[in-house]
Amino acid sequence: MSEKVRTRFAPSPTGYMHIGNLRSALYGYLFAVKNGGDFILRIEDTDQNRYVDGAVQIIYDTLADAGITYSEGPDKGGDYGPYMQSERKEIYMEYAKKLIEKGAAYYCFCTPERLASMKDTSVSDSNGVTRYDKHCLSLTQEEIEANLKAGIPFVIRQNIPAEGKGTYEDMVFGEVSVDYKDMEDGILIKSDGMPTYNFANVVDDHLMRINYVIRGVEYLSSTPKYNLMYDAFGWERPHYMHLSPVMKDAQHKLSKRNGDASYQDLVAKGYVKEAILNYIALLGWAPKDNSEKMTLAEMAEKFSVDGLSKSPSIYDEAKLRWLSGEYMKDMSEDEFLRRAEPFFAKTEAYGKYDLNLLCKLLKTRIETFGDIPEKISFLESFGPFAPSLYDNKKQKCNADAARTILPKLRLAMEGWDDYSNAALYEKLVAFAAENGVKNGQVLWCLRIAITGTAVTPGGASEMAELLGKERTLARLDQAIAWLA
RNA sequence: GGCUCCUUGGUCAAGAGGUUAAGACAUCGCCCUUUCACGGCGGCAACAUGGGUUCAAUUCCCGUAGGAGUCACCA
Repeated sequence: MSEKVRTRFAPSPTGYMHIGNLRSALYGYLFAVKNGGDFILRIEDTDQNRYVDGAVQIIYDTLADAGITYSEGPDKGGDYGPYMQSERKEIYMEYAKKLIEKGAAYYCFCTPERLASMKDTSVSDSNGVTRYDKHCLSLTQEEIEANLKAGIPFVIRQNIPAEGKGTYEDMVFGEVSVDYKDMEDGILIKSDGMPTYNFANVVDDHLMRINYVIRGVEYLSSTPKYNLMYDAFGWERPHYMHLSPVMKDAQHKLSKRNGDASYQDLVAKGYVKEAILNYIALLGWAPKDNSEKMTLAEMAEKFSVDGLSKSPSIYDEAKLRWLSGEYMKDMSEDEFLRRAEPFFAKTEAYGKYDLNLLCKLLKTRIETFGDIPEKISFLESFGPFAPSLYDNKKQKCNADAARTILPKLRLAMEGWDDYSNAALYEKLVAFAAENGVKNGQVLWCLRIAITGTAVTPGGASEMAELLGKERTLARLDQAIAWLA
C-alpha cells in the first residue's frame, strides 16, 4: 500500500441511518485511520424521487455524534468536490459520452412502452428473465444524431460484452467471477440526465481518488460491471471490500421499515453511544485478540480485513444492552450523572431527590438510561400494597413480623437524625440486636414498608437515605396503617 | 427460477488438516450480600448434510439442504 488509502462512505439521503449503514461507515473510517488514509463522505442523491427532507442532516449529525470524522464532504469541502452527486450532473454526462466514444456505452431511445412489451412477449432468456435486447446498439450514427436533434428522450446504457466473464479479487470474499452474459446493459444515465448509482459510483470513486471501495454485499456481483467501465476508461480499478449484512433474524435484514432500531433510536432509548458503535463494530468483525470493549481508537488500531465475516450477522440487542451497561460501570460518577440527567429530567421524581445519590445507586443496576424511570418509579408512586410483599423465607420475614417490628422501628427512627446510609445501617443493626430479631428481618421489613416494592435499587438504609427522614417516617406510618 | 456468495452452541464469534473446538452475550446453578444488582465461581450448549482427497478432516474438493444478495430510468 504505497499509495495513500482513501475510503468513502456514500449514503443516499433516504431517511434514518440504519445500524448496517453506520457499520459500513465505521469500517470505512477504521480502515482509513488504521492505514493513515483519508475517509470522505459523499452524498448519493441522484434519485430525486427518494430524497427525504432532512436526511442529509441526519447523516451529518449521526456521524458527528458517533465520532466518525471525515476530512472531505459536502459540509467540509475538499479538493475533489462537489461531494453531493446532484451537483455533479454535468460531470457524469461528460464521462458517459467518453464511454460512448470508446464503445463501452450507447444511446438508447427505446420507449417505456417498448421496454414493457419486451416483458410481455417472449424476448426473454431461458429463465424467463427479460433483459434489454441491445436494440439501440445497432442504430447508425445518423439515426442517433437525428433522434438527438429531434429531442427524443434518451438514456445511456452500458455496452456489456456478450461473452467472457468479469473476475476480481474481493478483500473479504476472495475471487468473485460473473459471466457477462448474465448481465444486462444497464442504464448509466437516466432520461432526466441524472446518472444511476451504477455509473456515478465509478466516476466519483475514480475522480475522488478512492482506492478502497468499502460497501455492502449487494454490490458484490455487480462489481464486474463497474470494472468494465474502469477498464474502458483506462482507470485503475480500486480494491473492493464487500460487507455482509446485519440481520434482524435469520432471514430478514434490519430495516427502518420494520421499525428496527436506528442509531438515533438507540441513543434515544438511552444506550451509551460508544457502546452502540462498539457493538455494531463487533457485528461481522472480530479483532485478532478478541477484545470486545474497545474505544474508537482501539478499534482503528486493531482493525483488519481478515477479521471480517462473510456471512450475515444477526443483531442481538441483549448483547448491546450488556455492553452499554459495561460502559456505564466504567464511567466516572460525573460523567454518568451528566448523561443520565436528561432521563431523570423526564421523570416526576426529578429535582426532589439527591441526584448524585440516585446515580450512585443506579450505575450498576441499569444498562441503558432508558431503564431509569422504571427503576425509580417507587419514588413517586406509593400506595397500598399487598401484605404478602413482606414475605421472605430467607429473611424470616412476613406481614406478622412487620406488624410487630414496624411500629417499634417507627418510634426509634423518629429519634434518629443522621439519615446517611452508614449511620442508618449501624442503627438498624443495633435496633435488631436490642429487639432480639435478625438483621435481615428489620432491613427487609423497612425496605418494603418505605418503598412498597419488591425490587429496589438499593437496600433498606440506602432507600431511607434517599427518601430522607421526613418521607421515610411518613411512609412508615402509611405502611403500618395498611397492615392493620 | 438464473447468477454471485455464505454455513462453528440460541446470538456474536476464535480456530484453517492432528485442539479436551477458545472467548463473549443469553441461560441455569452456587458464593458474596440489607432486596435487586455488581463481583467471583461453575454448568448446559456448536463444526448443516452426503460423498470424496488424506495416515488424519470442523478445516481442502464436489454434491445436497438451508440462508443471503442480485436480476429497476433504487441505491
